[in-house]
Amino acid sequence: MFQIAPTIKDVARLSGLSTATVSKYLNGFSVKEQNRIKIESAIKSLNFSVNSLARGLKTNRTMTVGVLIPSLENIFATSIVSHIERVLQEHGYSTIICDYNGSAKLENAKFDFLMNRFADGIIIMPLGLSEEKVRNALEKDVPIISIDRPMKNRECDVVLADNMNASYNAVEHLITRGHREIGIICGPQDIYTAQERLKGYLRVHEDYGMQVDEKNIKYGDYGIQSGYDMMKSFIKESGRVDAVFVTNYEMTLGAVMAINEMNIRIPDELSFIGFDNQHLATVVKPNLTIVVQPIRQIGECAAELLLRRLNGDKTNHPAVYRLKTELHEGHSVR
Amino acid sequence: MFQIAPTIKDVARLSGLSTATVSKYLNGFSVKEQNRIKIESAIKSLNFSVNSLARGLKTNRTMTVGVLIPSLENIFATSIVSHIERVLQEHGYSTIICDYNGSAKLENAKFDFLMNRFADGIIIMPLGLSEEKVRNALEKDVPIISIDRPMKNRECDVVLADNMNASYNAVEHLITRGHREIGIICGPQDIYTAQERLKGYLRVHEDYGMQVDEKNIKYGDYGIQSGYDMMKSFIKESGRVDAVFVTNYEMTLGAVMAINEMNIRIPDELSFIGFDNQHLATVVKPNLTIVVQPIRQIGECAAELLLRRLNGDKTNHPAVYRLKTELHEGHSVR
DNA sequence: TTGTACGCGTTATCAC
DNA sequence: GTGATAACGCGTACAA
Repeated sequence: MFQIAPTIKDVARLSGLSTATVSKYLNGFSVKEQNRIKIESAIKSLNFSVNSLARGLKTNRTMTVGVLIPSLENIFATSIVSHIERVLQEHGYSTIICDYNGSAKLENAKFDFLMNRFADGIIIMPLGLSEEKVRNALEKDVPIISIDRPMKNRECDVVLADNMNASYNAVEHLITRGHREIGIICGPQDIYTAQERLKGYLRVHEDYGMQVDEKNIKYGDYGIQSGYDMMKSFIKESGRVDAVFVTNYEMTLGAVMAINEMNIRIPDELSFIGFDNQHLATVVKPNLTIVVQPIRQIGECAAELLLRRLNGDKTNHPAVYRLKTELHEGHSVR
Repeated sequence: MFQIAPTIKDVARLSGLSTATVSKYLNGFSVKEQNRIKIESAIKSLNFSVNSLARGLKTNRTMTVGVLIPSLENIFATSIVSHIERVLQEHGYSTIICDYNGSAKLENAKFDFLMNRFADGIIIMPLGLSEEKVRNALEKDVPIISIDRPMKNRECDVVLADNMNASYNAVEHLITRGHREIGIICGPQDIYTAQERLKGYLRVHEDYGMQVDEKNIKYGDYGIQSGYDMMKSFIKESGRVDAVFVTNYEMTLGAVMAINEMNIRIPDELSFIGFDNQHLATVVKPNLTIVVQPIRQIGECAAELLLRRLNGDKTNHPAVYRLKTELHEGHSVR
C-alpha cells in the first residue's frame, strides 16, 4: 500500500546504467541515443521524478522564488503577484506565495521560512522586515526585491508606483475643475505610500498657491471602516469640502458606503476621486474617477528585475523603478 | 562576502559537543542544562538555522502544506486560503500557495510541484486534476482535501458550500415575494457548482408547481463580461423577467455594471439577487441581497480535516462537508 | 546523556 | 559517453 518513491538508483538499475548517466540525462546533457530510450522507458514505468529536496541540497538552487505579501485578501497585492508568477514561470521558476497577515512579526517569520526553504530569490511587499535579515540574504547571494514601497534601509531594489505624482495629479484634476476645498483621506503616516500621497496633495496646493486647511486632511488606517468613518465625518461637516480624494482601495470602498448611506449625490453635492480597482469604479453609480496603479507593470518589472539579479547581473543596485499611475475618469467629478 | 550557511557540525564544534547532541536539542529532546546553554549561544553567534531541505530529505516530512487555487485574483478563493493558513499555522505548519491561472494543465503541473517539494498534504480547489495523480498522492500517504467542489473521482475528502440549497433559498425568497418570471444567470454546465446552483433553481420551481421557462435561464462563464452580457440581454427582452438571480461573484459584478449602464432601477423595475462578496453588496445602491458562502467555515473545516488526516486519522474517508450558505438581505428585492 | 558512523537522493569530479 | 564515488546537511541506530 505505502509506496516508496523511486530514485535515480532505481532508474539506473532498471535501465542497466549508472546513476551518473541517468543524472546527466536528467540535467540535459547528451546521452547515447539507445541509452536515452532505456532511461526514458525506465522513468516512465517507475513513474519517477527527481527529488527536488535532494537536488536543492546538492545544488543550492531550488528554482523557486518566494513572494511575501501583507494579505491574500489584498486584491492589489494578489494582482501584482499573479503577474509576477506568470513571468517567472516562463523562465522556469516556480513561485511560493506567503502572506503575513499584516503582522511584522509574522512577516519576519515567513521571510525566514522562505530563506530556509532556499528560495533563490524573494519579492516582498514589506512592512517591518528587519534590515539584518535583508542584509543576510543579500550576503548569501539571495536577491530581494521590494514592491509597492521601499525597505526602510533602502539597500534593496524596489519597484513601486509614483505615489506622489498620483496624488498630485488627482488633486490637480479637482483644482482645474474649480474645486477649492478639497478633502483628503490619508493612510497612516508611518506608511510610506501614505506619506507620499499626502505629499502630493500638499505640493499641488503649494504649486497652485492654495492654502492647506488642516481640517481638510483626515487620517484613516487604510481599512474599510476608517474610510467609512472619515467620509462620514466629512459629510457631517456639511459644506466644508466640495471634493474628497481617498487614497487607497479599502478606504474608497468604505467612503462609497458612507456616501450611499448618507444619500449624498455624486458629483452634484460632492466630487469624488478614489483609488485602485477599476471594477469598483465601474460598478458604482456614477462611475468613479479613480487613480489606477500600474499593477501589471509593477509585477512584470519586479519579476524581470529579479530574474536579472538571479542571473548575477548586479548593475545599478539598489535600483529604483518608480512607475507612473493613471487617472481614470468616471463621472464622479463635477 | 559570500557567506556559507552554518551547519550542525559548526554548532557542535563551537559548543564542544557532538552533532548528535545538537540535533537532539534541536528536536526537543532533553539535553544537560549546561550543554543547552552552550548550544544556544553557539546557535546565536553563528546565526544558525536548520537546513529544512536536508531535514526533509531525511524525515520525509516538511511541515508544509500546499494550497492550490484557480487564481490569486479570485477573492473567494484567497479568502478561504487565508483562513486555512491561520489554522495550519497554529499547528506548526507552513503554507505554500500556488495558483493555476484557470488552466487544468498548469493545475496538474503545480500539483506535481507541490508533491515534488514534499508537501505533507495538499488542499485544492480543483478543475481538471488527473485522478491518477490524486490516487498516487493518497498512496504515498499525502492527504488531499478538495474545497468548493468535489474531485471528479470523488475519492477524496471535500469541503464545500451547499450550492443547491443556496440557490433554492435565493429563488424561493423571490417567489415568496411574489415574483413569477425569475431569470437566472448560470455558470458553465461542466462545472459542479454551476450545475448545483441551477439544480436548486429548477427544484424550487418544481416544489412550487411553477413552470420553468427555458428562456429565463442564461449561461455565462463565471466571468465579469458574461455577467454583463447576460444581464444586458435580460434587460433588452424588457418585461420577460421581473427578477434576476446571478450565481457567482464575477458575474454579479458584470450584471451590476449592465444595470447601471442601462439605468435600470432596482428593485422597482427589477429585483436582483447576487452572489458572494459582502463588500460589493454594501457598496452599490441599493444594497444588494446576496447569497453569502461560509468562507471562514470552509477554510477552517478544510484545514482541520487536513490536520486530522496528517495525524493519521483516516476515519470516514472520503468525507464530505457540505456547509450552509446564508441569504443576506439588502434592498434589491421588491 | 553523549558520540560515532552511516544513509537519505542528488550532483560533480574524476578516471576510463 | 560512461561509471565509481565523494560530497551536500541532517537524523538516528548503536555503542559507550
